[in-house]
Amino acid sequence: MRVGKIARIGNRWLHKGMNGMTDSDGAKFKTVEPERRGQTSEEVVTQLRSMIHRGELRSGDRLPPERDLARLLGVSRPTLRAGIRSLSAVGVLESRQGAGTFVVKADESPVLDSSSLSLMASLHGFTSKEMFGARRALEMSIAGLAAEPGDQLASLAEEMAGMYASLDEPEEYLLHDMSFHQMVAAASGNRILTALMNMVAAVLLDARRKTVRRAHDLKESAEMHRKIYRAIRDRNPESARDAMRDHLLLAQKAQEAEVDWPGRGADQSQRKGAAEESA
Amino acid sequence: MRVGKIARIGNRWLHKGMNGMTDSDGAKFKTVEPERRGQTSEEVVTQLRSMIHRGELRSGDRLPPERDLARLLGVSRPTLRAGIRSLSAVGVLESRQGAGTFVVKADESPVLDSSSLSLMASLHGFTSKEMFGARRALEMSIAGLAAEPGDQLASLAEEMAGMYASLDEPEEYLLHDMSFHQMVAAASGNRILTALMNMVAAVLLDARRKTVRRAHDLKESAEMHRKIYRAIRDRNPESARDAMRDHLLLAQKAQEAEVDWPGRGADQSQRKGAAEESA
DNA sequence: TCGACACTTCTGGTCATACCTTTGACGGAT
DNA sequence: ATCCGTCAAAGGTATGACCAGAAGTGTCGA
Repeated sequence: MRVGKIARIGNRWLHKGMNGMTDSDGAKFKTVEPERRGQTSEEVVTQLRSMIHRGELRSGDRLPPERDLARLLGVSRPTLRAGIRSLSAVGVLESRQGAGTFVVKADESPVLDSSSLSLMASLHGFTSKEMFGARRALEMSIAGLAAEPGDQLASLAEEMAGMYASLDEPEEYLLHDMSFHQMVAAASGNRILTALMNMVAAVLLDARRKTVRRAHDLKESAEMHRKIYRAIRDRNPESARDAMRDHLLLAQKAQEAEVDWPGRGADQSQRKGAAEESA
Repeated sequence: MRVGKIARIGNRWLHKGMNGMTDSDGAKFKTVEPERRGQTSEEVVTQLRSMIHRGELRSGDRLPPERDLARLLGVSRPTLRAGIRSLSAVGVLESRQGAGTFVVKADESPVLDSSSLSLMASLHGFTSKEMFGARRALEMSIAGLAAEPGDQLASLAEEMAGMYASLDEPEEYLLHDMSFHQMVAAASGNRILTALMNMVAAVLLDARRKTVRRAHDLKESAEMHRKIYRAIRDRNPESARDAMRDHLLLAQKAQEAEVDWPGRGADQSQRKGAAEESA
């Protein structure tokens, strides 16, 4: 029936319209008192953060326009923008020019910004061993959880098929590879571990791209993934952990052999153009 | 006076001479290209991030004054400040009024901001089970690593003593408790896992405070810590993991019994004092 | 009547400028 | 030699204006 469709669309609009707060419910936003303990912009951050924790700001909500919100909070627009900027940097808010500022939507898997981890790696001189070690610890736990009774295996099997189908296309293989690990993480049922894994994996991703490009052992890699899949399918946590460990140890070995790690020389993050030195 | 885009771009180079900056500084910072389609402030972030990855900005370094740096990068001061703000929010830079802006120093254990995780918890409705599950996974791995041959046990033993000495002072016991886990993490030799653990633990800390306050089983808790310590001392990873798991499962049980989790009602992080009941 | 296009208006992004507050070092007074 | 006041430097905040992208609105033509 078209009732359903109309209702859904209407809901979206209603949602947007109602939560896009007009001046009428400005009572929600309390002006920051000139307590002046810390910096005013930090007080703005605290305000917004509290509103999120209290549930007054929900996923997908739109904040009032900056000019209005600044007036409501009793601060200037630059100060408000400083606060918004802070929360945007950690992935909680998102500003779009012309559209507004929104609380990041939550329907997708939560994402923790990995750039800070990447920067920490450079600043503290994190070793490849530590980075892979962290990933191994996370993914072994995840694999173990995924093997416990519960969820869907269909998407896992699907990615498996995709991997075998792209054994001669490293770039595409890598996509299925990543998806596979994402699916395992999703099957673990723990979104926090998933987010942390993504954080670490993102830092390692770029180097991995180079490794997989001239990889000759994709077959072997696919076999190991299948071993993981089977262990999960058979609900054998211990076996899943072992398989994941073996897989990641091999991946680490392959990567360390090819990449001149702890490379301070290259920007390891945010290299979007995957085809840079391939041509 | 309003002359449009071309004149504005020209302004960047034609304006005034670079007086006051040393040559070394001038060579380091390159102006951002105006042809970038992304946001200018993001370009600033990218610039600074690359300089850190390349090692041109090191831990503890001080950035040039905002007014000078803005000129060097060819952007306005507010735009530069937006970029600095982003990197400050993720814990990479730190600005002190009157002193300057510094790259965060690295001698101490790296810290990943936990406020984003805390906010994600509220936004996505993370359950207590997931949060504790993540911590358990992290700390079990850490305990296993710490039990492998290697490091110092002195500080661990020290914290053990402190715990037993403060069995009747919950607040102080908690401090030793936290220190103990930090020491175990340090002994694991993996600073990334340590940072991730701290992230999760920080979110759980506040609720834990309330739990430990009226705790009657501190003795039991201390015993479990000793079990962990012994396993690490005896270089028995499997035993260390088990002991850590048991300890955290008990802690979870105690905490879930007392705290009305997944409470959207309370601000779980950073409650320094003033924000809430200002009435 | 209906759809494509242009216009108006919001909204965030950037810029310039001015002033305040804090910091820290320099220099004079004790 | 020590202490303390002064002052320049540096970040923090405020104001106001304009730029650029997005969304909604209205008009015109098929």
